[in-house]
Amino acid sequence: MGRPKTYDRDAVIERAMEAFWRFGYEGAHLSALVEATGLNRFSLYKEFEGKAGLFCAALSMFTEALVDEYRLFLDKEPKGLANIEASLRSLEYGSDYYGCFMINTLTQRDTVPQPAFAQAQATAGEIEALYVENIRAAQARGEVSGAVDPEDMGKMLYSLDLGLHIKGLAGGGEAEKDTTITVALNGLKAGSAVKA
Amino acid sequence: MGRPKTYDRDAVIERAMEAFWRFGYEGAHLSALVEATGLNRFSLYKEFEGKAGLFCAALSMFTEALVDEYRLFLDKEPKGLANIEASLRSLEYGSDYYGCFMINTLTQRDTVPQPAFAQAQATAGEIEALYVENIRAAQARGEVSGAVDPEDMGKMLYSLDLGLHIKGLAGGGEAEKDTTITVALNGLKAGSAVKA
DNA sequence: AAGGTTTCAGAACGGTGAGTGAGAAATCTT
DNA sequence: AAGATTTCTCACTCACCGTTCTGAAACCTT
Repeated sequence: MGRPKTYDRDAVIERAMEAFWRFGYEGAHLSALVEATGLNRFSLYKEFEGKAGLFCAALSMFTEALVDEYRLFLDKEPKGLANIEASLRSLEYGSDYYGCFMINTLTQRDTVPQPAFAQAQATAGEIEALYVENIRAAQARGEVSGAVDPEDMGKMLYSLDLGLHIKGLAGGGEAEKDTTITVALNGLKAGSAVKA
Repeated sequence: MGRPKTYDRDAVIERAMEAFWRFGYEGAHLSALVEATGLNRFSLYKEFEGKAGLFCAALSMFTEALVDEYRLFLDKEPKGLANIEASLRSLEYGSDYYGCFMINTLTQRDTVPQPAFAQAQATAGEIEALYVENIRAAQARGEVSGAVDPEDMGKMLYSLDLGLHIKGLAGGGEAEKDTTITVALNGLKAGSAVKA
């Protein structure tokens, strides 16, 4: 079987993810990746076929974890506005001092490997769909006005979610996030009240 | 006076801005900047003191234009919800196929020159303040519920604004933006109706 | 027209980028 | 224990990074 690997693939990807997350694709130099992962260049190429491959692996790990986290809240039965509120409130902006890795990837359209960009887009679509599902359920249960296309309302809320991540970078604190969410959801609930 | 410059400073900055916008700070290589601006390396260093200085100049030009554009809508009298709606609807996501330069800068916290990052933060704060002002006026005129802190509501709407820019990257089209804005503003108006 | 000054064009600089190669080290098989 | 196989270490390639330098060119002053 030959000499055994001295590294744990997932741990390597996780460290690489941190570096790419923080410095971006071009900004994360190979020397930094080697140091961060503890992986030698040879094995890095054998395992990931270079920097681009490592980035894709890192993004995949991130997006899978991200979707899982969203599903934790948004797949919960019964679906409805409470799920969305819980999901929004669970966001910890302190943990993305360097932004959200998915969003960062989207903003690096032409420097990041193309498959990675496509995956970031796909992930955003996936999460958005979870929002829409819950709005649809919320409408069915009369939590929000039925006058609005659930697709549109879900997209609006996901836009807000994305915006909150940027606001974190722009200097907004944790408290700000809470009031923002409250204001947004109160609007929706009020809209429903009017309708009813 | 010596040999006259063959370049227009503002035009150079604008071309550089496009390159930085699209490729990011690390991704915009000096050779690309030289080619894009048409400026020779010597003059580039004389005029901007290197890549970092050029980036800062580019971001300054961008943020000034950005704030001006927001002011065009949000400083209009009488202030109120209509200003915000007009401002939001004016956003052209087609024009930021590579995102918003300010937002992109925020997501490059550790690769971009520090003064540039600080300026991006400051600009976001400035625009947010414009939102808040208009919400305050809207409340005074009874357009939205007075029960909510205008600060909070303004911040919420600006978060939405930021989020729309990311959604543009994630694949959302122009039509999507319109419905998103409609949904969000209807929520606010409905909230006010309930209160009244 | 000559001298001074500034920009221009492009080569040169040290450093480092991503990617590769060659031999030593560590395990498995037999 | 010896051979086969795989990873590890680390020096190496080559191209290009941001930056600087050099001399020619273009303007002003006098």
